[in-house]
Amino acid sequence: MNEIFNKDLLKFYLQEHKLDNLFNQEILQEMQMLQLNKGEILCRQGDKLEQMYFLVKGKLKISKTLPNGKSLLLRFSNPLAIIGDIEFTTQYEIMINVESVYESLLIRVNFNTLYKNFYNNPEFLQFILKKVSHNLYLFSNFTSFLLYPVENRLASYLISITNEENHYIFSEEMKTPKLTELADLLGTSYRHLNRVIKKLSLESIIERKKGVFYIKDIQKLKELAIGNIYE
Amino acid sequence: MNEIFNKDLLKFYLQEHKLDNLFNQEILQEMQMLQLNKGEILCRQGDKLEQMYFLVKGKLKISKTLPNGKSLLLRFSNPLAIIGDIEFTTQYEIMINVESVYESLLIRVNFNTLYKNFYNNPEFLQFILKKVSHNLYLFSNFTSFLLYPVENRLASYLISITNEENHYIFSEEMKTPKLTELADLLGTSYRHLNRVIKKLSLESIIERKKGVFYIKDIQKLKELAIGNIYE
DNA sequence: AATAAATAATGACATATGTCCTTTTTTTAT
DNA sequence: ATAAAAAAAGGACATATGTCATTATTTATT
Repeated sequence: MNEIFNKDLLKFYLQEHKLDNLFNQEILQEMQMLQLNKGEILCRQGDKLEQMYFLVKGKLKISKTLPNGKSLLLRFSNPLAIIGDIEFTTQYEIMINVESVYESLLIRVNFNTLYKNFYNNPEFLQFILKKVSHNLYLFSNFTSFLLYPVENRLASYLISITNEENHYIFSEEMKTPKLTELADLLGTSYRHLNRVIKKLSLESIIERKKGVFYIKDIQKLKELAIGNIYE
Repeated sequence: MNEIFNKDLLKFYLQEHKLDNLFNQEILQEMQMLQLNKGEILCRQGDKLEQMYFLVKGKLKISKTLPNGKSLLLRFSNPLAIIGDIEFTTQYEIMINVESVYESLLIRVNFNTLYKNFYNNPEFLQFILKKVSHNLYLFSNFTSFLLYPVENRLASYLISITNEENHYIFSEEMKTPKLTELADLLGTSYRHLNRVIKKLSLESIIERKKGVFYIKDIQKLKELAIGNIYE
């Protein structure tokens, strides 16, 4: 985790995500810009967080460690995501693991600075509240999602990563985060995911070819997804 | 859902839950006190909520309807729970079903009134933020919980409803909300729950006797719960 | 190109859980 | 107390999914 000493870049990203309205000039001096490399860990479940992080570029993988040691991937976060909102509000230990999927840029600021300067600022509180609420909303969908068989969850996942214009071919999303990772995301094992992929292939719904996936029958896939979209 | 026209009672409950610090006298005129009977529905998933509700007495059952028509019980809410915080913040449709377990009392206030009078009030925003954050925290635990076999989830449930002093006998919690309801809560079927109860009985961990449950081996039960407590 | 090494897919079997139907137990009515 | 009705528990079978070992495929090395 490298700090990047470039206040102009920091300002640029604050503006890009319209955070400059929220924060004043003084606090800008209290902020740091950080770079996370691929696979680097930002924080681990159980840590005591003292800073809030704003993801301004890149992608974070949010997972949860289960008592049996396994980890369940909860979601991917894109800018502008916040890490530490819950912990800032409640002072609970952090309940998720956060890892950078590829290179990411984050802006960091101390809880204490925020308490001092913004805990009575309605705009700031509204902003955080919206973020937390949206997260809760996502969680709620995610939870019920877990009760469906993997076949349905996979269908939902495939549909949500397929873009509308060109929905017959996509490779990037299925190649880079390997199938093991997808299995985690879906809360199942690699073995079983493979089994389900095979089944969908036999039913001519998808086709697998050297890490590239083709969706042959988006209609059937949508039926399998039971209106449940993964995002 | 009956309205109770008794401002003194309303004031009493506001005080009891320390809401009188939060709200001023004028808004008190805008609040209504409601009574829900056992089994009455407060709101359904997909409704457009226009009011915020504060549960001041009783118990609410919070569930989610899945696309296949089944419903998953998410949790029970006790005072002081808030219904409508997310919807107030995000204007999303409500994503849960709320039903009164037995007679409950709620205080209702219009979103518009709150927007007008409290959306710039830091104390109010902090209060809501804490509630939402805590909910998110609970949800996060709940989610990973769903990945365990019913045996573990049941063990966790039993432990969390058993009080420490007298943990060998309890009946109320297992009699009144019937086992079918518990099965829902755990996200399984009545049939399977019964199967698991039988198994634990055979292993002399619990004992079932006419709707009354005895915990015979709390130690083993705790091992089964894998440190995962349901609350 | 042939072989070794690494990666991915599959087979075999066990467990967890759902559905539906039957049996057992409890409650109610006579 | 006995029969009928209602409620609870259990049996049988099918599906979903996990684990571990084996086989097939791909990639790297010589």
